[in-house]
Order: sequence, then structure tokens, then C-alpha cells
Amino acid sequence: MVRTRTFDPAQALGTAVELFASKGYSETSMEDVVKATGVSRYGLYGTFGTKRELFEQALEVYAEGMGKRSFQRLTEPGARLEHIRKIFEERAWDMCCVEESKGCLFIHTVMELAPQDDELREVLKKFMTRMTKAFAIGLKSAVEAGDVRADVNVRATAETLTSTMFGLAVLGRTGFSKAMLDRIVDTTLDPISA
Amino acid sequence: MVRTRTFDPAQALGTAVELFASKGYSETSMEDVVKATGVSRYGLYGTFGTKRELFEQALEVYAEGMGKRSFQRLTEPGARLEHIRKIFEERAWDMCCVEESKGCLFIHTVMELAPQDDELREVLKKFMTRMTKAFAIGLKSAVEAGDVRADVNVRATAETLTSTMFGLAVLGRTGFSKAMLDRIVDTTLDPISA
DNA sequence: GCATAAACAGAACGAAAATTCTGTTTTGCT
DNA sequence: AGCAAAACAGAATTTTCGTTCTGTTTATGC
Repeated sequence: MVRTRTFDPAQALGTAVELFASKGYSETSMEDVVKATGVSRYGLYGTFGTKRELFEQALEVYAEGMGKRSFQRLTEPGARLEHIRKIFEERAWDMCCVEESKGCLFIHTVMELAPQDDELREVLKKFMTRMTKAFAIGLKSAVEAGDVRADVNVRATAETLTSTMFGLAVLGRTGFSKAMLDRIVDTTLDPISA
Repeated sequence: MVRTRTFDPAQALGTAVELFASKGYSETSMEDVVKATGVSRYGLYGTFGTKRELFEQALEVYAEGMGKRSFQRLTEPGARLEHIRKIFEERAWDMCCVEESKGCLFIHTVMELAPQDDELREVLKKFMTRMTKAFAIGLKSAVEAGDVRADVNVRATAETLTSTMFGLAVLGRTGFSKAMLDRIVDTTLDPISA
């Protein structure tokens, strides 16, 4: 190696994640990525491959970050209803109040690419299943802690919570108020709380 | 007028609606529309204007059709919980089992175009608000009929139902089973039923 | 039946964007 | 210091797609 890279791949990928999450695959051009990251086409293609490959890596990072930030706590011992609620409060915030972003990369991907792309659809399915599993584990803990009614159908409720994550994202991007999203969160969680 | 049109504009527009609902704006090319409708570029541009204008008309037709097919009954006297449930059952079916479609034009539009396009976002907001209003009216009728618990927060519940409509669409397009979507519908409606 | 204006089919044009290429710059190693 | 390989910036290429243009066909009114 002779000349050293002048950018941090992880940081550039992070910027790409933001772009894709905000605008989706098609609406984000490589030119956009070049501008936003400050990395040259050469660096981008050399480091990440094609746009499609860059996107796949971005999706992975996005899912990873979401898992770490929001869902990890649910799978650890002693998870409570408040941890579930916190996920939705953050989600409502992200989808409503964060200017120049408020997008869900899962939804973008599923709408743009999933039908034509079996592999990508399976990846998304895996991520969403993981999300649902985390909700289920968290719900179980919360039942044991006495936060959540013991008679809830854990599996079906976890699936419903996953569905709500996407509903919030769509409504937030449409421009509905945080207050409305908060009401939805309450209406979703109230019936299951003990 | 000398030579007569050889296609039915309403029918062509209907086909365009299906295309856009399935693949969204960007992923649907005018070439696709030409092929699917059998109408020439000349006819398309002459009748509907630009792609963007065609899309706006398609969105209008889509919303109109959805209102007529699903939501009209809710706003008429004597609406019951079963009418609400029927909307979700049809939604689950549409988003799961209809090959070569299973897309929601609202979600496509909101993800692709809403952030950059204030006018379109307001149109979407109007449609979704109308949807929520229909749910609210239906819920009120159902409360009076004794189908729905009298202590539900009608407004917040209507908003939650709207959110669920989108959640189902996202999960259906990801490839999850009809059984799962049905469980979500049940989990959403059971707590409000009297 | 014929002239004509409108509809048609598809070629042509222009713009946007993904990808590659080219000439230049940089930096680790000798 | 100087060489070489890698990174860089941006021009060039290719493809795709929206839109327009052109020559052809067709149906209506006289």
C-alpha cells in the first residue's frame, strides 16, 4: 500500500445509511453519496463495490444499529414494558421530528426492491422476524415482571407491535403530528398493560 | 374531431393505477404503462399529460376506489364492527395473496415523493385523514350498536386502525403469511370489541 | 369518395445517473 | 530524494427513461 485512504469507510457508510434511509435506493444517486460523504467515486466503488452492494451493506448497518439501539435491551434479562414503550417513543420521534431524515430503510427497501428481489426480501424478512422475536422476548419478561397482562397472546402481540412500528413510520413521513403518533403508541400499549 | 380514440381512458387509467400501486412512481416507466395498457405514448401524453400528471390522476382514482370499496359503508348508518373487520380482512388478502400487485399506493407515494413535494404530501394527508375519519364514524356506530366497548377513545383508536392498515401492507409485501396478518388484525380488534 | 384533422407507431432527442477511464497527486519504502 | 503503487478528481461512456417529433393511418363530414 502506498497512498493511504483519506476517508473512514465506516463513517462514509454511516452517511450512506442516512441517505438511503431518508430517500430510499432509487432516489439516492451515487452523486448524492459522493457529495454527502466527500468521498470520490473511485473511493466509493473501490471500497464498497456497486451502488447495489453499497446499499446492501447500508441495510445491514441500519438493521444492526436499530437492533443495538432499540431492541437489545428487550432480549436481556429484566426487560419491562417501559423498554417497549421507549422504543415506540423513539420511533415516533424519529419519524416525526427529525428533519432531513424521518425515513425507515426497511419500508423503503420493501416497497422498492422486495418484489423483484428474492434475496433482499429474505434479508428483510429476517430482520423483521428478529424484531418480532425481540418484542416477544421483551413481552414475556414484562409479563413475568407484572407489567403486561398475563393473558396476552405474546406471539400475536409481538407481531402487532412490529406492524405498529411501520404504521408509525408511514404516518410520520406523511406529516402527521407527534401527538397523533403518541396517541397511537398509547392505544397500542394500554390494552396489554397490567 | 376526425379519427376516434381506440382506447378507453378510464380503463387505461385503471391499468396505470395497478402498475403504480404495485411498483410505485419511479419504478414504473412510461414504457411499462404503454405495454400494460396497449396505448401509445401519443395517446397517453395527449390524454393524461406528463407522467407526473398521470400519476396524480392515478392516485386520485386509487383513493376514490379505496373509499368506495372499503370505507363508504363505515360512514353510512348502522355500521358495525364486522364492517371494520372486513376492511382489514380484505387488506390482509390484498397485501398477501394477490400476486403481481400487493402494493399500497399511499405508502409508495409517501416514501418516494412526500418529503420533496408539499402538495402531494398534503393530498396524501387528506386521504389518510379521510380514512381515519371513516374509521372514527364507523367506530361510533359500532359503539352504539354494542359491538365496540363504550370506553374506547374513538379518535385515538381510529388513528391506530389507520396505522395498522399500513403496517399490514408493509408486512404483506415483505412476504409474511396471511395467517400472521390475520393474527395482527385479531389482536388489534379484540381489545376494542364489546 | 375524398379531404382533413386527429390518432397512431415508433424513431429521435435530451437529461440523468451508474459505471469506467484517464491523467494527476500523494505517501510509504528504499 | 526518488520510485511506484494506490488514491484522487473529474471527464467520458453507456444505459435508461421521459418527452417530443415525424411520417402514416384512419374515420368523419361534406
